[in-house]
Amino acid sequence: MKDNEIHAMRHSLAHVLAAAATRLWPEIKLGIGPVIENGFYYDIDSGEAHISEDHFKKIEKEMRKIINEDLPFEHFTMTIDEAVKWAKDSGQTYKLELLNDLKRDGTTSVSDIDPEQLGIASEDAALSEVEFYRCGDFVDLCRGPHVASTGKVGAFKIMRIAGAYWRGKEDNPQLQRIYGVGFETKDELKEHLEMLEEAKKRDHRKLGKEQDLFMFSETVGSGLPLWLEAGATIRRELERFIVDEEIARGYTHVITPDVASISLYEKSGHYPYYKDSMYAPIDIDGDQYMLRPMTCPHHFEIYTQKPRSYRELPMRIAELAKLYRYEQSGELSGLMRVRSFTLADSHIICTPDQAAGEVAGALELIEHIAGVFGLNRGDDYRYRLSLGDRSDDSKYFKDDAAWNDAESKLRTVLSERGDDFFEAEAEAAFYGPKIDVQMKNVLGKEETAFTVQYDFVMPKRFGLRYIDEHNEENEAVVVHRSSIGAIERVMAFLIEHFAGKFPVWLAPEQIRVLTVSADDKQMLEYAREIKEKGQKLGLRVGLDLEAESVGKKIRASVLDKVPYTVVVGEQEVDSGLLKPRIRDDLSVSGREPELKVDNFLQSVANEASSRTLRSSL
RNA sequence: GCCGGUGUAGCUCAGGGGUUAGAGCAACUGUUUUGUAAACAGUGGGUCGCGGGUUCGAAUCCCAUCACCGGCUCCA
Repeated sequence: MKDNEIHAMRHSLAHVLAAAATRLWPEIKLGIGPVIENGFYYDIDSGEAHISEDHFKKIEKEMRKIINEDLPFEHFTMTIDEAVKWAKDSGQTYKLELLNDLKRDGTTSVSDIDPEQLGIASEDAALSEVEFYRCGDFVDLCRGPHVASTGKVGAFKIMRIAGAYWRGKEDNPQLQRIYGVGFETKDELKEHLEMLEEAKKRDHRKLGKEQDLFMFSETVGSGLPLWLEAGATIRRELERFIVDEEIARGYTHVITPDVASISLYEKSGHYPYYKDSMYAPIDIDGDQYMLRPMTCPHHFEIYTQKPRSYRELPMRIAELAKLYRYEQSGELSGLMRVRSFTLADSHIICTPDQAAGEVAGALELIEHIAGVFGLNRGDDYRYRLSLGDRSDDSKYFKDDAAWNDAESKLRTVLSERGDDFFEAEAEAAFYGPKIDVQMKNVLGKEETAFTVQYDFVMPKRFGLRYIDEHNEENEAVVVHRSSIGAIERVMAFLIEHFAGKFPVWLAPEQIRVLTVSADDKQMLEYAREIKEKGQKLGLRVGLDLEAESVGKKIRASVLDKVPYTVVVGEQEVDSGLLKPRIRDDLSVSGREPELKVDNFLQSVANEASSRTLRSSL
């Protein structure tokens, strides 16, 4: 089936949902009901009806009734004035607002709404006519397209209900958004629901608990993760990896404090923009100090400590910086969104001519890192060119020429590298546009994982200048970038990406040695010896000496997702050979080779240091 | 912050205005000394998120609050 046919089915399902809800609760007012990935939603002001999950069965039943009636979707048009009258008469105040906007200002003022929802005859119509669809008694403002009749909408399920502000603005009333999924056949629907169940098993919050990676404590506070030994081990490996990689690429790694005087943020200009998402000031000796929400100003202070020559540029100041942001309570989510996190941050201070090359270099580093994790552009992540909104001075620094210049620079870098990307309005930082690496989590939800940002504001604010080859002073530009993003967030992605089965270099326990017997002294001693030898090679080796069956101990090791499990019994003690059991995802050959202890340990150590994703045994 | 939902043992979950709140796994103890995904038996473990109210009686009903989940808003 073609995409546009599926789209028409889902769009029609949204209308069936609205029609069903209107039959059940005639007094409700409708917002909009667009198609989304795998389904649709409809925003409804249910007034007294207070729709909740308990009503889903009732709604689905009514929708099925409408589908069985096989009502045709009939297209017709009205003049804009007739449409306004219709909205008034039927009490559809939200539709009325849209129509009034259309009538007054044309299409631009309603650009926050999907054009399909507006019933505009065409993109540049004179607005004399507005399109409608009728489906039985139910009439809705809509440009279509729809399927021929309600019998042709395919298989669906109502999934959830949530609040959503009218037209996405916090000051507007909140409507109830009813989400559904829709597919051509019941089998596809079933498959989709099963996929969601599978995805839940990889959820980083579930695996984090199962594998003792991290925890939260109500007493410590919301959004403040506590890293347990296993999780801390993984994160330490990640941090070593990224710091070493950056230093090799000419970054200057520094360490600066987690607090700073409030005057630093007043100087940077961050304070008015971000004070709502900063922790409240700490009063010390009459001065106010802030927990830092970003690293930029600290790094700029380092740059400006003395005059700089063009010979020193680009200066790539980098840090694993612990940051604190007072995110709204409802925005917190596992490790994806926390209030205390560590950003692999850097501020590249360079000449305007060097900026494009530095952006390209940062992207190259990002690509390299993604490659080490086995992440693919297209499947796992994509590039987003995030642009500013020139009309919104409260969120974006006013300097149209600088915005134009910066945006075209970033666009050029992406084009020259041949990278696919998409553009998004009003997603920039207040100081300039950025290239965001948008990573998909296990349920397909996207978050920014890494970012490269062009900054034309801070250099002025902080006086980031350099002496050029003609002995003249010039203003530098800044590229903010994060190579691996926030460690917490990238951990969340990696836990889900690997489904908890970390490659050898990251695995908290790389080898588990278990004994056949718990009493045989020689056997126990041999197992301990293997562990010590492994540790000398920098390996993380666990021991299971419990008085349990071999089968049970193997099972425990498999469930703990340990890459290599070796059994030690009389045979091994006598022969000096091991037959390591390789975790299923790592094994290339499917065989279980027999190796000398030292050879086995050395191979695993080599795998760890080369950060490979597969076993070489 | 807003809308909707959830909160019972370390974990997964059952129960539910009326004696002492259950199961499996985990933990612990004992027996077994085990050869590649679960030996057997027993023991301990819960202020039913926290606080208040209604009631003869609350884990169960009501209110408030905290945390988490799904969205919205936000995301330097």
